[in-house]
Amino acid sequence: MDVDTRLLRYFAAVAEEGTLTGAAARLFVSQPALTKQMRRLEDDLGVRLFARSRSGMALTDAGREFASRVPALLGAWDEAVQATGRVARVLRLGFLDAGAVGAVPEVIAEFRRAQPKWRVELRQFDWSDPSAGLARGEVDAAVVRLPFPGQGGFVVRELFTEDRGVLLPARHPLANSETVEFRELRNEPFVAAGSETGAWRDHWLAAEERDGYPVRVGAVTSRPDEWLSAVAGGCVALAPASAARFYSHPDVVFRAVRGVSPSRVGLARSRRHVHEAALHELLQAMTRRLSRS
Amino acid sequence: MDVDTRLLRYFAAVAEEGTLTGAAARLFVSQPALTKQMRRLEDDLGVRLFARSRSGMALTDAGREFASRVPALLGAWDEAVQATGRVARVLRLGFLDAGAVGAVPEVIAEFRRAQPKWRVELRQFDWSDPSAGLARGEVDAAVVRLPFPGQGGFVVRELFTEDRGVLLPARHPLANSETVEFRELRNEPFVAAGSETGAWRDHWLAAEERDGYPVRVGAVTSRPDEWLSAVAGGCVALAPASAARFYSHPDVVFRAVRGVSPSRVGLARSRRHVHEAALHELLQAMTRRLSRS
DNA sequence: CACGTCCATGCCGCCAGGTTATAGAAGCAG
DNA sequence: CTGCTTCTATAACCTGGCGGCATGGACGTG
Repeated sequence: MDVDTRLLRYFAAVAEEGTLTGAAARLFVSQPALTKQMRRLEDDLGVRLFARSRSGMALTDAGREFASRVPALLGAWDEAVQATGRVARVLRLGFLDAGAVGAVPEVIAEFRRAQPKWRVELRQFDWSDPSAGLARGEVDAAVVRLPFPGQGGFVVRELFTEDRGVLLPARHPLANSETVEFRELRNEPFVAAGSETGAWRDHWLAAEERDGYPVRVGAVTSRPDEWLSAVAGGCVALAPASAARFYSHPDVVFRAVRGVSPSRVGLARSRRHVHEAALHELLQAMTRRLSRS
Repeated sequence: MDVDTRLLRYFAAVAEEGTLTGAAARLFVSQPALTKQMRRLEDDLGVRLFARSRSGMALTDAGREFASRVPALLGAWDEAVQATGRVARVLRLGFLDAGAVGAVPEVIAEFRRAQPKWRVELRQFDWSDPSAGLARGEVDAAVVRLPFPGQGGFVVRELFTEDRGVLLPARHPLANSETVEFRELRNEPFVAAGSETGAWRDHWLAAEERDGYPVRVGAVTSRPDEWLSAVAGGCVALAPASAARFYSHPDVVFRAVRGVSPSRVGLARSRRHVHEAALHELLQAMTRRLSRS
């Protein structure tokens, strides 16, 4: 009988939540997907795990037994991944955009000098996961934009802040000004991240700075190229200052904005002490690099 | 990071075997499939697990670390499945053909009387797995035809024997005789099981009774309906006497055969003592039923 | 009686994982 | 040196599983 960890995570969520609908929302999948998965799990085991009712999914005795073992299974898997990485001396580092990592190659080079036996493996993630792979255990640490959903579950060290500006279509009237007031942008259609990113999405729509003015969402994207295209197509989007250096598009311009808080960049890692020494050294390398620039 | 148990089993096989080609043969999958899977595993972990060379795949240090943990992971998973079945009082029973199970409903009914709290879940398997799901952990016990590949890994109790006869096309010359000598069949094209079933396939081709005459394989099938069609199409196939009762086809006849050993039917279960009491009772029910008929 | 809130089902599109065929590299025998 | 063998890697293709959307059905509630 084959099963994968995703199915176990699904099951754990449904068991805790008590409803498919609720678990689906938490896992960012559709409710029918969970219906099917839970049924498949029951079929494979040959055991009814849930008692269905209009009010939700209640665990049966067998379901409780199974549920009591799932965390250990997932934990052991995670443990195995960590241990393997430790032996291989590989540090998986997630990031969302080049700007957040700052001078990536220099930081890595600095780190290599301090920890010649370790290797850093960089992984870029799109905006469907603001934790840059940390939430799914795909990386050991991640350079993230704060705040991000689920942040409380991790150890976060703030690295630096960076002003936020705006990307505008080149022929937009405001493109002529050197600096834009945020309130001038409030009625523009914004490019937003997927709704599964919650507070993170709101932060990049500057929900806090709107004084109650409703958001107009002009497009939803999760990748830089789509993002730029959407702006070229007439939307606007807040962006960190570094975006002006790392991304460019002929029909898109970057302008400073007054009236929005800066973007905070941090290094996040799991609460469990994984790769302690190496991570410490990485942090050192980053801060040394920052203090120099 | 999501992974499934199949991938872990693949990895374990490659690690033990030392070559993809060898492991592929053992797992009955193609070698390119393993190439891709092992690479994916390495990519997901961000770690080189194997040192490749023309002579095979050697584990790296990290690979050894990972390999040392895989058996425990698979074991814990198996354990969880068992425990859940124990609480739910479900006994998963595999079988290949109705004849082997004998009078299924009666045995089940008898079992229910003795163990009213337990439920038997029957699962039929095709001939691609002569262990009827036991090898893959899909069932707790299985009614099998002996001998079957991998039999040594299980506890097997022989239940009864049954004469083997032959299925012939209705218009085959030998169909006129009441009884056929096996040597008259030696040059006929036989229907065979897939080559992955090894000795089991040979047994149903009566390899031992051929005195060295080579086998002519006329068709390869893994399911009863294809099997009958192949016979209707001009092949012949050995079959247990009960097949005459449970399977029928207008253009196929069953005839007794002299000169082949009978088929032995047994109950097989895992070496680890799972569902001890219930299995004991099931065995009782079967033997009671057998002694009565 | 209409509405909200669950879970279940049907249909569709996509991708992971499998297969076969073939290429490439390297040892080994003659 | 050449041809044979034995590995792994790559390419092209096919299929089934999984997820998404839309909808249905059951049932409690205002």
